Amino acid sequence: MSTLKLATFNINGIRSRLPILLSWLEREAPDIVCLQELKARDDAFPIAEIRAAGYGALWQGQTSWNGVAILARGSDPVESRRGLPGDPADKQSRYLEAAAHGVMVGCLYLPNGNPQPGPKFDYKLAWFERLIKHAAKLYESGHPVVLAGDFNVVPTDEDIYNPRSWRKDALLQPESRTCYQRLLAQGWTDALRHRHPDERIYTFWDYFRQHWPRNAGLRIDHLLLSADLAPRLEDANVGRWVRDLPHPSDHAPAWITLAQKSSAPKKAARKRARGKS
DNA sequence: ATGCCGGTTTGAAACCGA
Repeated sequence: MSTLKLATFNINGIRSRLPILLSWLEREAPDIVCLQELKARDDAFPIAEIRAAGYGALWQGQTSWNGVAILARGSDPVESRRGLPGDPADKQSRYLEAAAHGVMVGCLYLPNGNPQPGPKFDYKLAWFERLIKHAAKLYESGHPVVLAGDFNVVPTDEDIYNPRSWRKDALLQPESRTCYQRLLAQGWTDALRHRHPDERIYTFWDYFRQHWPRNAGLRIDHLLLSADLAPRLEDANVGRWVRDLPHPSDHAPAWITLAQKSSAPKKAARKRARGKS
């Protein structure tokens, strides 16, 4: 394995989206997958089908809404955290963390926050504060970490087809964007934006108003890399073909590839080879 | 440009997402 492929996908219902999930896994074969919006209880997670596709999995389900999962190709992810710290009363399934293929992965589904203002927006900002606090610890740990998921934040006006009709939306509020920038200021690299600094990249297209055929999208699914991983970033993009399948999610998977960490013996061998020539 | 679509729920209308 020369590269490690990581992806995040808001599937909008894992049961009704199972055929699409399996097609995508078969064609793209990502090594690590973060899923959001399972919309299924723990006992309804299709673990048999996912195992049959060659993946181990961890999941945190919930009736009707939310729900996150981490999949690892050919291995079982090792759980390190279930739920964000900071609010024991918060029962929503929005954060799962695990180690797989030598990387620590935080899979998150940040609250949408609409309507705004209101209690839902307050919850979004409070959740974001908890994430910022926890992310700081992860970043400072020095481990190779990826924070991946549906952040429900359009970082800048370059990340939306046209901000005009979304100005009052929770995804574009200055408070939401400031939180995202504060997170990045810890040192994280926004992989898709880093790889494509001047391109319009979207990960979500509304089901109606012909948003997909018009490519009227939003970039709200992000993969953030720790200092250890950022130099290993090789490529990043969006699996737009998945949005074109019958009965798609309103999101498409966003993915990155990372160079495998070169081992010390190999490096020493190359040095020896250079010395001899 | 207002959930207009789509998923889910103790089984139809209502709530939710972005």
